[in-house]
Amino acid sequence: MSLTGKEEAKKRFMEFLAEKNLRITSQRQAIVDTVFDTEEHFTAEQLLEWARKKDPSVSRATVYRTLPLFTESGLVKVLDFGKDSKYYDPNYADHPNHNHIICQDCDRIVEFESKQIEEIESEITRKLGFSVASQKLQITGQCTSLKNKGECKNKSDCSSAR
Amino acid sequence: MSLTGKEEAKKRFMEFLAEKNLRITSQRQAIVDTVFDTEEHFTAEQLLEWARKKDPSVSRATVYRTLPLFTESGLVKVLDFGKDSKYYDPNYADHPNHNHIICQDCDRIVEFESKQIEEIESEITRKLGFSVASQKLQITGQCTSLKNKGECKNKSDCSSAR
DNA sequence: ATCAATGCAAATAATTTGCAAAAAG
DNA sequence: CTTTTTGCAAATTATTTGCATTGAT
Repeated sequence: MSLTGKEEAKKRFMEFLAEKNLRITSQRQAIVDTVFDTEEHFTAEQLLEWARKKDPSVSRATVYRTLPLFTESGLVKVLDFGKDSKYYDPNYADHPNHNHIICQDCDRIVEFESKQIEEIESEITRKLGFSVASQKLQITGQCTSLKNKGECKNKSDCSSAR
Repeated sequence: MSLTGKEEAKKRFMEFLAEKNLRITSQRQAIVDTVFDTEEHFTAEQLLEWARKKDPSVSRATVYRTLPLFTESGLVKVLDFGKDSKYYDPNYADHPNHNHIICQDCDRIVEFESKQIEEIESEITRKLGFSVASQKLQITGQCTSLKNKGECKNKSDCSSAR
């Protein structure tokens, strides 16, 4: 019996907490469950709202104190789409090197992977005297529908595909 | 007689202002000169400080109101290194698709370009139904000196190479 | 003259923090 | 018991904005 990606992520994060001798409080559990039960990108505020549905005692401070743990574990990464607040992406357990394309107009986000890019990256990085710890590639583009019709048919469609 | 990259950038930005019917005030001129006289990455606060050396009447508000013009022109891009404030990179006139490697430990930043990555990017992007408007690739890594000696010899060396 | 652009200082909003109380181990 | 973690509310800090004035065209 193998775990799904999300169960695996949850397990790995719990191990991460254990290694650092951090306690499993009910609030942390609710936050962890929330983070890995979704595949959506979220803001701190959204995470607070969602986690409170599982455990109303979760506070904003705890959410903000927990987020750095996720990023430190490498299971969640921060994305900067130039919006006011940061976005968090919980899909890195399954796809540790995935990238993003963002539509300039409708903000639709598509995730993709490329072994080829990964290889070139590590070659260049090595030549420059570094080794890769992590990478983040973000392409801003236009939907072809926008190019053709001048308007983006996906307006307000924020689904994330792979 | 051809312009240097920085002179070219300045010229292009002035044209950008003209196209938008924006006025060339002395403050804007000081800010533009400051931005394109450096190759360093800078924060809004640094830009304010530097621009004030050329024209002490430059205010923080004007700096913040001018920065979006630079990014809109495509001649400057915002970088997110996970620090408190945003960093701005004025080197895009010469190298419109350059990328960054950041050392995890000493924060040294190296810029690099790769035609090969650019090509793969546009191919993937096209297959996904988009066209590339811009891209941002950021690799976090470790200096080999860090890997070997456990310490980064470049500590506090923030030079930017290409 | 006209209207955009400015400086100032106040407002905003995301994130962080001090502290006393609560809960994990 | 001891130490970590919590919620609360106040603090912080980068960035934005309203407004009366200045300056470019």
